[in-house]
Amino acid sequence: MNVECHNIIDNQMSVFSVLNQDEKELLKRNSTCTYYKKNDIIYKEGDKPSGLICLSKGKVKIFKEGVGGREQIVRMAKPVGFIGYRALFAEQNYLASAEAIEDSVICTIEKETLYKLLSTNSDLSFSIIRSLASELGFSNNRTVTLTQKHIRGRLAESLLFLKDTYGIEEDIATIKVYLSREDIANLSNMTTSNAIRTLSTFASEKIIALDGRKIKILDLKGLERISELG
Amino acid sequence: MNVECHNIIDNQMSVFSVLNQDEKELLKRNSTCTYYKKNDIIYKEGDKPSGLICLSKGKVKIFKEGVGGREQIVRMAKPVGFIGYRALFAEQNYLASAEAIEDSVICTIEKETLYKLLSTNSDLSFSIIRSLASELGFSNNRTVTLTQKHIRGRLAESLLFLKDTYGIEEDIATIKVYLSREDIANLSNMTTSNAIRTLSTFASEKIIALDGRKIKILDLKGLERISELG
DNA sequence: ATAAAATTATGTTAAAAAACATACAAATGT
DNA sequence: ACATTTGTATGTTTTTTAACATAATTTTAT
Repeated sequence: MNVECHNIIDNQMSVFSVLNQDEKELLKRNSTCTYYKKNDIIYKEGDKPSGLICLSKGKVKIFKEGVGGREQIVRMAKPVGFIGYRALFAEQNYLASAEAIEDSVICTIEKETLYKLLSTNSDLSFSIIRSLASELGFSNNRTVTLTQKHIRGRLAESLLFLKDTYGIEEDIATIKVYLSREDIANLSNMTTSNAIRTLSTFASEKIIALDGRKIKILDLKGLERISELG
Repeated sequence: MNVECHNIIDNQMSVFSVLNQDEKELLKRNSTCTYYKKNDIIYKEGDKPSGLICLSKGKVKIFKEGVGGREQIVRMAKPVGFIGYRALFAEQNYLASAEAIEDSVICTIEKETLYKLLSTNSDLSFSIIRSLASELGFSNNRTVTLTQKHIRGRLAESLLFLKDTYGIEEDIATIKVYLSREDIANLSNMTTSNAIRTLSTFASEKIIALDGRKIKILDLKGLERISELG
């Protein structure tokens, strides 16, 4: 029995906080733990979900292959959170792929156990309804901003999104995730060249500071302004 | 008691098909019916949801105001379907607005009654989970196609989407919804000028035929090809 | 019935962003 | 230690699409 990922079930912020101790034990008995190295694929577009995947440690990007293989990141997962639950609950194959962007630990909860709990526990169902509804709102927002904002606005929004998702380091400025320029581009719907160029421009405007993959936000208000104006 | 919209609850395709007769009666007693004229606003971005809105008759567009007031249609609703349920279940204010594009009849189910049913009926919860998960998949797909496909690809996809959503007339070709060029543009993330121009191009290529707001699909395979290529 | 407004249509110009090219730096494998 | 690959950086060209302009047609209101 693998305790490495039981924090998923015990965590106060998790949707499983509505479960009682017996239910939590049942979940723990019917879940498995897997380790992934940075750049490992967790699942691919078209695969069939086998259970509910929870991210216990690490960071994961969820992305879709678009026109000409061009990648669009649709979500960034952090602990404690689910991965691939959309496909599972829609009873579809995955419509996106998941890749670890850091060494990660995931916990997979057996489908049957999950469904058993869902059928007896309306609070759990409601937690999942709330999660899906929130993410749908986020997705609709993204659709509009990625299509309507200009490059500077899109990049600024992505940086703010990364800061809100992963937080900042002790210096109260450096975004706590280290993405390649290509990933930043794929998150912001632009080419890698344009991501590099626009990051440089932001740096020359003293809005951010760059040190390799470290991005330090120097002027939060300025970044928010750029994001809002589009 | 308004029977005009009880088809929502009795319809076999509705998520309420999992309810028993008593539960259906409870819903009917706690729901109200409202009539809307074409172009009437049903709710606006920022409003607070008061209950679960179901479209019984008519057609409704769901749209967000983006950069500089530019409108993006995120969903097209048809009977029998829900409107604004995302915000209700996320316990948020509406993030989009709803407007009738035809004379419509809606049925609003009281929030308390709905929640009572949800707490006792896991099948209903599961139906809603499945609906939200499906729509989230659709939304993520849209994000990618609206950002990556070129104008022709986006317009072709929108026409196919409208055909799939509302079906076709008896002539087995005319899309069963009559939108302004502006609405088609707002659905496809382009300016009205470009929607008009590209529709004309499609017509000159004999892929579609135009007659006012009537759009007849002449070459479905061709349209699908344009949509897939982007 | 007629004016006003909204919608459709099409041509022209300007802006945005992709595509392309090249160079350099950093990481990785042998 | 060196070669190879991958990632970063920046300049130039081309494509796409928005913005603008104008006119014809249709719808709506009075």
